[in-house]
Amino acid sequence: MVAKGRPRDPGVNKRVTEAVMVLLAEKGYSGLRIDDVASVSGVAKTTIYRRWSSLQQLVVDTIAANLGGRQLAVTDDPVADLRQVCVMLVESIGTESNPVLAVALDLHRQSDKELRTRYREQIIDPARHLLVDTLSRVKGAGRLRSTLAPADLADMFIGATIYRLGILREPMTANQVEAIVDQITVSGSAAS
Amino acid sequence: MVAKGRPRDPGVNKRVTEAVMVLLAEKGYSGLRIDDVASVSGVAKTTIYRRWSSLQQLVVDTIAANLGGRQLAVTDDPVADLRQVCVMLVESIGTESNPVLAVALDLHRQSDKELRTRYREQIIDPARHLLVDTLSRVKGAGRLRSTLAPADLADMFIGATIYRLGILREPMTANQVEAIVDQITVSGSAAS
Amino acid sequence: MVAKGRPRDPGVNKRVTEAVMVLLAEKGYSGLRIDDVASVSGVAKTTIYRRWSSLQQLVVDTIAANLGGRQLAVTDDPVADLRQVCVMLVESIGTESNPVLAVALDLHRQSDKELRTRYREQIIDPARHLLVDTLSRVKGAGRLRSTLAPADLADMFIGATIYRLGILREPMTANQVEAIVDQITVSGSAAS
Amino acid sequence: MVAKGRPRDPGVNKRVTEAVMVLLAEKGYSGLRIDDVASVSGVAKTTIYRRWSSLQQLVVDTIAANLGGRQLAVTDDPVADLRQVCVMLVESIGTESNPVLAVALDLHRQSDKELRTRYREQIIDPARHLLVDTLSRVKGAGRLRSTLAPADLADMFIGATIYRLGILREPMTANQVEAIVDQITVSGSAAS
DNA sequence: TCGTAAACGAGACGGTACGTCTAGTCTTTGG
DNA sequence: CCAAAGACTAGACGTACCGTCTCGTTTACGA
Repeated sequence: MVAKGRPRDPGVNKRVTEAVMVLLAEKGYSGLRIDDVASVSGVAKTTIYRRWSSLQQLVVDTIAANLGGRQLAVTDDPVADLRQVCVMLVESIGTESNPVLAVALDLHRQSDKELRTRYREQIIDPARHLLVDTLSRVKGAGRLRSTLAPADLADMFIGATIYRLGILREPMTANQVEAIVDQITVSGSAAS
Repeated sequence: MVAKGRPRDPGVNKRVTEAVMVLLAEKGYSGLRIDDVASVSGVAKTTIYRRWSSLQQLVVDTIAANLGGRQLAVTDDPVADLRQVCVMLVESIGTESNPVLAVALDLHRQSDKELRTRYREQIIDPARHLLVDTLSRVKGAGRLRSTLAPADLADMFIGATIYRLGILREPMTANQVEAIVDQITVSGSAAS
Repeated sequence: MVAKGRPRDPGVNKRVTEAVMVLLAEKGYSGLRIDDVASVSGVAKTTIYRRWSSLQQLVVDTIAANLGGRQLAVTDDPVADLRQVCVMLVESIGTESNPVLAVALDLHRQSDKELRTRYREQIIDPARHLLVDTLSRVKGAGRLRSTLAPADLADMFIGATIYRLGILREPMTANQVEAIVDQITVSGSAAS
Repeated sequence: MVAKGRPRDPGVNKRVTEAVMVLLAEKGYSGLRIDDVASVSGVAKTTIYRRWSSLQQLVVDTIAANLGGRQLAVTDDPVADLRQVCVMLVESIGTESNPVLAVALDLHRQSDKELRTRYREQIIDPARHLLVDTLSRVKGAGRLRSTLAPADLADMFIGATIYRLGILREPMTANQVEAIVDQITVSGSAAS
């Protein structure tokens, strides 16, 4: 089947998501208004709603599109990798203007299950799986001290970070990350 | 100094907070409407706004007032106490109709710093301190395996719970709680 | 220039003004509520406020739109015409349910100058000019006894009517109107 | 029977009415707020409402109390007296900050008949009767040209003034007053 | 080249809730 | 019983923002 009618302007998505990023940085997630998105992007509200079913969908997509290369180089030392992954996670959550956390927390209100699923699949799971995988590799190398499942460990780390930054509004220091990683893993390459 | 003018009707606070509790149970936090609170409580909206500067303030106060006896009996066995505290925390966060989490997550949007402070002092900190204290007692008894600070451990546990229940929307099973406690503590009374 | 965007629903003005007329007849001007207008007309309050900046603006427009054919047939006898105009004016002011007077008096409170101008141009002046013109024709026919300017005479007549009906709340009888007209004009056709 | 309890503070009435006058001058009738009256006068709202049943009652009383010596010296020349009375009436209505007219117009909205009666008896009628009496004296002196009843003439004059100043918002010039008096009366002392 | 079909821009519209304002009443303490 | 102070009721107001709708206009493709 051939596409009929005027094709979608490929520039629209770009202009809109860029406007969203700008506005998120400027006014934060709770200050984001669909009319502002429309006027800043120069794209009509109708057009926006043709592509995204709600403001939240738009934000989720925008964030997902701007996450980009979370993949890290895998080295020989899984513990070092773990350290790196943890630092990166804290950073990606911690930026004040970073809307990832705000959106995550806000979505809780939402009854729209599909939207939550989408958010989880596109934004949460990639990061979570990265951590779980890394932990598994640590375990595979016999350097995981904890007997807890990698998934549980991952949730504890991510959860602690979210709690600290999002709810307590206190920083997650490099020292703390270090201590946690040390706690979880066996230092050196001492396996037995 | 003597109080002048008509004293505030002490029944108002009670009627209003009760109405809030009822409505939260019925329709949840996102379905809470100030006009409903007014009509259900029989208190004029003006009066409500005289005492609480916003709907959120009201909810925070209501929840704080209804938390009540979170204190648990302290036994000889700090590890057993810890277990109990953890279970209770998971329950208090996990109840579907429980608005504590919803409010916590929603407050993130709010720029009102005073409100967040209030929420933290009245609702978050009591629970958090309870866990920190219990962990400290475990440590004092020489039964803490982890070398992490009790506060960090507490944040990890609470954070994991919030993350699981609030964001991943997956249950925090009794087994998982058990495993975490086991991981953190030295089993038995193998202290000396 | 081409009209852009969704055109204003022409039915809205009609539905709203009709609702206003109904409500004015039912509850009078002081009982008119914007929410009632919205619900009776089936037009959203927001939409009403998009077209009229206040309830009063709406009422002024509504009345102006419903004044309709105040023009009377012009006969050969200007004195007879004058008599007819005077009777009509008294009636149009005097009807109990007629909001013209109520609005006129209420507008006095209003500091909104533009609104008063509008009221005057759309509602007051047409009636006033009709009377002034008729008096001028009487004068032109040499049948005006009074040496006062037609405009002053008109103001005296209209003012007396408003004062009687609106402030004294006493009727303006046909006899009184008759007497006034007789006083002002030269009876018979004793012109030449 | 002896008066029981605390006697009414005689200063209250004075302080309140003075505050009303000040506020009327400052913000006009439509800007008059009962709470402002209370705070400016230093008299509690409760006390005000014990003495006046409504804000409007208070204003009516205040105005009545501040009208003062409208009585004019009666001379030998009734036409000169009439002239003087007319000028005075125009002035008393015309002052921009003068609330007499504003109140009169506002009372129209009010369904409270007793209040309207009071306003009429205390404020309107004195002025009206003064004009009617003066016109009667002119008539008694055989110098009334018009055959209209003095009451009707009075209403026309007062009505015209109100209409001009209150609704048309145009001045009533000395020339116009002069012309009207000339029209009504026989100049000189030519009686026959 | 012309018709068709969908995308797009612009703005009107419906609806829901919010927080505010203000008149008049009620409830205390104190004189 | 009066006065002061201020809490309280009741009802309306105008605003904000979302997501939908209704046009006129534009852009591609196919007949």
